[in-house]
Amino acid sequence: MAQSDTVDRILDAAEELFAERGFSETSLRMITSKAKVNLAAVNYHFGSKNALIHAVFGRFLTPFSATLENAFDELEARCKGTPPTLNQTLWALTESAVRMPQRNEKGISIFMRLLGLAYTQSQGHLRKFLEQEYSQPFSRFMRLLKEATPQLSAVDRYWRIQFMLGATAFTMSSSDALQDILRNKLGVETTVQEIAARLVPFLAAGMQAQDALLVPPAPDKMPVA
Amino acid sequence: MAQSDTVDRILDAAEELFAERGFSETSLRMITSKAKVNLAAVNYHFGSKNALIHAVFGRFLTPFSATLENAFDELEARCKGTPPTLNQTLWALTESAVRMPQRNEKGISIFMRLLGLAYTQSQGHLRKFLEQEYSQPFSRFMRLLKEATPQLSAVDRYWRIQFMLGATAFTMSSSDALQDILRNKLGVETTVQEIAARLVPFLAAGMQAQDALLVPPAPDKMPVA
DNA sequence: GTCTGTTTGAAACATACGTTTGAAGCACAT
DNA sequence: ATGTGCTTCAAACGTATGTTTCAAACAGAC
Repeated sequence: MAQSDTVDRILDAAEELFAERGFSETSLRMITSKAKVNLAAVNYHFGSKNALIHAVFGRFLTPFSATLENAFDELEARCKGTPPTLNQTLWALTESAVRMPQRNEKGISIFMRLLGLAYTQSQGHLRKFLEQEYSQPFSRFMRLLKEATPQLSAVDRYWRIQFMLGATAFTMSSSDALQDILRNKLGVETTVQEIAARLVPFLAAGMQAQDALLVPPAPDKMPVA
Repeated sequence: MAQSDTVDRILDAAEELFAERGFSETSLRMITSKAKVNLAAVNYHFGSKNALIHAVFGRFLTPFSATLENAFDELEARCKGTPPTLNQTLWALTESAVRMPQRNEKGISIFMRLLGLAYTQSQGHLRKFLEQEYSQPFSRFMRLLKEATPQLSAVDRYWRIQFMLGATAFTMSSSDALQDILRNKLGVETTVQEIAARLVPFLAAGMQAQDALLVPPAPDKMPVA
């Protein structure tokens, strides 16, 4: 055939294995044997393991960032001048993520975990790649957040964005395991959409919490309320 | 001498390198050369690399869990019957962490990052070790959380605890990188104490947010506020 | 069919890893 | 001083990694 499916098989296998085990802990041999292709195929088609990692992210992130830009366009058009609220902005983001065409039922969960790993594992090349490649939708989201929380100082906002990112990446990345626990302990079924529906109010409330104290209280005098 | 300092030199070096680079990405040769000891010393004193990892955690976590139990004891004594509030519980935790005797100025920051990595990197042996060794203070913290948020359904509380854990683990696990960014972009210096002081109100507010909708709104009708 | 450019295949490459070995070094009690 | 128990050391072991090589297989154009 004119263009084999080797490339996609590698990407599928790599995406899943990276999400399960992390980047350093996943070898090219695991990937190629799961994908049922020759070991050399990775270096032939992608050039290196790092380039493969970039390709895995690119395959999801490029269409996603287009979807996200559209969602932001529509949101800003609907608001005509007045900046969108925090809830609207967060919903635009999560809706875009959830509505992405998914390769399989675990699609979004896998990718959230990959994003979390990208920030967590000290893969300098990945951070650099993501920041260079997708700086535009990222900055736009940041701008919307800033306009939606004008009461926050830049430093407060910076940290709270990290908190939001952490809560989201961590939860989504382990949502399979968490859903299992929940099903066994409380007998409840949960979808990714429902998790998002619980997450957004949590994030919005945290984001809009009263200003933090700049310094923790004296150790011998913890606040009583 | 009766007992050399080789063991501590290894632990110091390992702790720092693990925090900087992760577990898989740190080799025994990096550790022993930073500690200026022979390569074989790790396997001689600890048995294996995994056992070394456990020892690094044990050196901090064992005294910490004692400190934490005391803090909880004192808190419950001070509250005489009525359950401690959410803020009190969270503060007891962070205060215990911050007040731990630190080997160097980066002590607590390094350790927070290690804890984050423990959850993030899929190191099965580490998770198992931590859960077995420190289940008591963990369950106690969970019980306090439950008593401090009686208004939440079990399912809501479950998810929001995951959100808190995620925000904390993620932020702390990348706190070095985040502090760097902040220093370069806004010229601000930050201590772990300050991060904790910002994190606690965020978590408390999120935890006590109004009940989430059980189902997200129809995709074509995002909420306007 | 024959040529041409691309893709696959099995094997090897060099390097790095965690671990093991066995001799040497050392402090200390006898 | 001599033996003893622990510790250090240089060197090697076996295995796994990312990458390279080069011949074979393949598809499409002429």
